[in-house]
Amino acid sequence: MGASTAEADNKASENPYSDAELRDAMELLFFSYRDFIREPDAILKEYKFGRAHHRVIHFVGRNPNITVNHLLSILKITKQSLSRVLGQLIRERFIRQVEGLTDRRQRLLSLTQKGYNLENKLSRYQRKRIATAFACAGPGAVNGFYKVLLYMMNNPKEFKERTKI
Amino acid sequence: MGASTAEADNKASENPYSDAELRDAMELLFFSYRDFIREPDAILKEYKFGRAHHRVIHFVGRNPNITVNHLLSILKITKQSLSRVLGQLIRERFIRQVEGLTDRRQRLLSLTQKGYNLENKLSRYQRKRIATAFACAGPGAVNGFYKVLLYMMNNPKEFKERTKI
DNA sequence: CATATATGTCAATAACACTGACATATCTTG
DNA sequence: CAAGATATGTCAGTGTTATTGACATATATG
Repeated sequence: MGASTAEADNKASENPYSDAELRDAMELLFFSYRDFIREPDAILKEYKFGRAHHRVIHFVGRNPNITVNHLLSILKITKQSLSRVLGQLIRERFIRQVEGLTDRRQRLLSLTQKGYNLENKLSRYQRKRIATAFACAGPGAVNGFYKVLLYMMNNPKEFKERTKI
Repeated sequence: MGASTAEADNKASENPYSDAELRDAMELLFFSYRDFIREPDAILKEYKFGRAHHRVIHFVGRNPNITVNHLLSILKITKQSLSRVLGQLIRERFIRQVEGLTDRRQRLLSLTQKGYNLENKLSRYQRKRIATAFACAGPGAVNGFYKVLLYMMNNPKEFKERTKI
């Protein structure tokens, strides 16, 4: 056996992609994601925030008046984890809460102007990075990028219909 | 201003992709990466390991006899951070160290059979996920996926030439 | 009214990362 | 060979993000 161990469950006759090729793709995801989050992480440090704050700011920014529950379902973390991060962002006035109109138990979350400014600052490098990659790779490649990553999601509708709260 | 704040530095005339589209891509990366790491994370928990252990096992598996320094440069973490994780993996015999042949200061890292088995188990779901996504998306899309993610890296050669230690 | 839901909070724990300092062995170079 | 650089390891302290479990409050719904 030896080297064959790692390739144990992929027979070339059944699958067009070898395990080595699939591991290539795994690495590419790791490398690109690692580089993708470097710049915002550095900015967040100045605010004594972390990546979790960025994620909250992003999704609240894109879904104004999002409920806490919906935010939890997107991030897939526990409410205790969210609580600390969200609490900080609210206390420091990056995010505001308003009582739900139809359901007064809800605390609808939105970015303040200060929050929008930070979101813009944080995502600037990432948008630039993606814009450059898209421009270099060309429209066909962008299409393939979307297609593959969508198929990689457990529930692609979560992306496609994510604005429908 | 108001809504325009978030779109402040992207004039459609200069760039074919709007900020909203670029933020879509950001989210897609987040969602696909989030789902991509779920299954191995669950397996790792049984071993009382974390994602960091997986990363080490993966890169040692793909680069037999890798040096500690090279591993650090791939992961871009501090040696103190690596130390804890690597120490556990060596103590529990998932990874073995051998003295460098030409440079006896080096501790060359390789997976043991036990390590290979765990790597295989951990990556099975991820390989399956990628294989399925590739098959559904088609070869052209796979090409685009590679192209865009490579352009997103700070140093694409790190991926292309990563086997050359 | 009873129950479910939305949110919040307290406490303990763990994984993962950091900085800074220092130690040892070995290689390289003047 | 002596001096400095390099490869690795380790100790101590700190911080962020996440977990589980338990419990509390307000509101909605049947």
